[in-house]
Amino acid sequence: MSIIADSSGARSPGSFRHHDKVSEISEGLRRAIFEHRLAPGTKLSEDEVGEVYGVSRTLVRAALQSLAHSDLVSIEKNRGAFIARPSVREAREVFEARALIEPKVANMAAGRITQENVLSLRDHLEAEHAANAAGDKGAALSLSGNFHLEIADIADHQVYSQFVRMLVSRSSLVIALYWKRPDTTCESHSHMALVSALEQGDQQGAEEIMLSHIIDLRSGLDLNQKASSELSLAEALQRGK
Amino acid sequence: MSIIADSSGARSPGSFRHHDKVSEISEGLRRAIFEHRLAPGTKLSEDEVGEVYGVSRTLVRAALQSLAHSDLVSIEKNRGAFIARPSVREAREVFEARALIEPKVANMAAGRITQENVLSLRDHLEAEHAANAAGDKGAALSLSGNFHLEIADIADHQVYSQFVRMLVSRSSLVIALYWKRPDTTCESHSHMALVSALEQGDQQGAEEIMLSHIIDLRSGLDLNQKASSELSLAEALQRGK
DNA sequence: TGACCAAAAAATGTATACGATCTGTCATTT
DNA sequence: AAATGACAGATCGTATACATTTTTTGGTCA
Repeated sequence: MSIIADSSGARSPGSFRHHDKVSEISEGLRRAIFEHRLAPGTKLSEDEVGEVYGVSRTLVRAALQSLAHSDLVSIEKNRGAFIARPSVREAREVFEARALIEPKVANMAAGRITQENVLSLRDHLEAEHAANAAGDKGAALSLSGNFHLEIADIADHQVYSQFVRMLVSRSSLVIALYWKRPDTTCESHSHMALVSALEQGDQQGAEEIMLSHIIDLRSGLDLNQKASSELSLAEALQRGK
Repeated sequence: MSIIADSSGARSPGSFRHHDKVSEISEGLRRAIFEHRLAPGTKLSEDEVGEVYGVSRTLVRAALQSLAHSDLVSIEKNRGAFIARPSVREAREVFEARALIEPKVANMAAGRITQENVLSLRDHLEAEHAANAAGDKGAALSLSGNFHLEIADIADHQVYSQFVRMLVSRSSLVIALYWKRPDTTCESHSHMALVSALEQGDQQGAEEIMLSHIIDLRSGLDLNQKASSELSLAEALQRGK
């Protein structure tokens, strides 16, 4: 399962060092989910994951429980852990919550953004553009999500930051399941507009752009499927060992 | 430490059965925190907790990690788990988030509340009143928090419900640390007004009442303390073994 | 008496062992 | 041939054992 273990050589210099093994595992899995290298419903065997990271089941279990708490994986008693498969209803709820919280966060971010932050965001946009140009879907998705997290960090509000982190993570799963046009990349047009508003300190504008961006994202989903179970079955068969 | 193990005989009939030992532990601890039987900063030794619940450290550890993820306890590497001690900043953030989310939740709840729900809420109010009258501070606090959770459940929105649960839990710690007048009970006046608005399906009204209630709650806190560390020391000495 | 260092005690970090539960297969029965 | 039941393999749930780190203790020296 080399899908899970990311090469992890391509990090920004001086990047975060994981002194903690279990967060190393959970972050690795989280990244894999972000980049759609792990599909919803995939089974995460404790032994298997443990072998990949060279640790015992104890630590893997802790990491899985952590992810379960963010609803990224679901743990079924005596059956094991699986990448979560958000229901249509949960998908709706996630985007509804994002539409409430993230505009507020963007507003706050516009109020305290620094020039350094702007540069960082512009770098981010450039990376997004490059990933899209290169057709690297996984990287593009991951960057797109991280863009929202970066704004939350700029807002400098730990609680909102935590919420946004949870919502963006789950959105990644929702997109994997319900995105309408598999080829279409999430256009980063509104991201650019957002950075402009932020840079000018236009709180109201940033808030509005973020709201319409979230609504836009949501409109790219097909949440009218009747039986998620049908898809579930098909998916399950497709990926059956 | 009989403080932790609640008698748990006084549950409503047909109440929730914990098939899961670790959630039994974490819920027990959570309740103890809710009712201020466990003060912020208290150390939660794995052995000690395990002995109380008659399980090994493995399960205790899982429960503590679960609570840590909700920021109810903080785990320090190689030092152990402690009941969290929210900073002034976090206290502000928690109530800011509540002021954003809970009014929205109240609005939704007003839109789909049933007669059964209303009766349940009224029961709740009565219990609150009784606890206040009896001077049972712990029960009153716990009930007051659960009132908000019950409204979130009525709104029937899992994501918001989860957020409210986290915020209310943390609020309990914030109140333990920063409440201005230790004797004053959180008056349940606004709770009554809230139930009335909900019952009438007055979404706008419920939303507004909830917002002012949250603001009111926040105004009962003293968040101007300079050094939380000073209080920390005092508290530590007071409770020092 | 007070500060400092060493050794012991206690608590946590991690791995492993064993029992319980689930899943799938295969033989047996109708 | 289909269905049922039992057995085997795999996986998870929990406890325990050992390693590592922290904290305390106790004694020595200034």
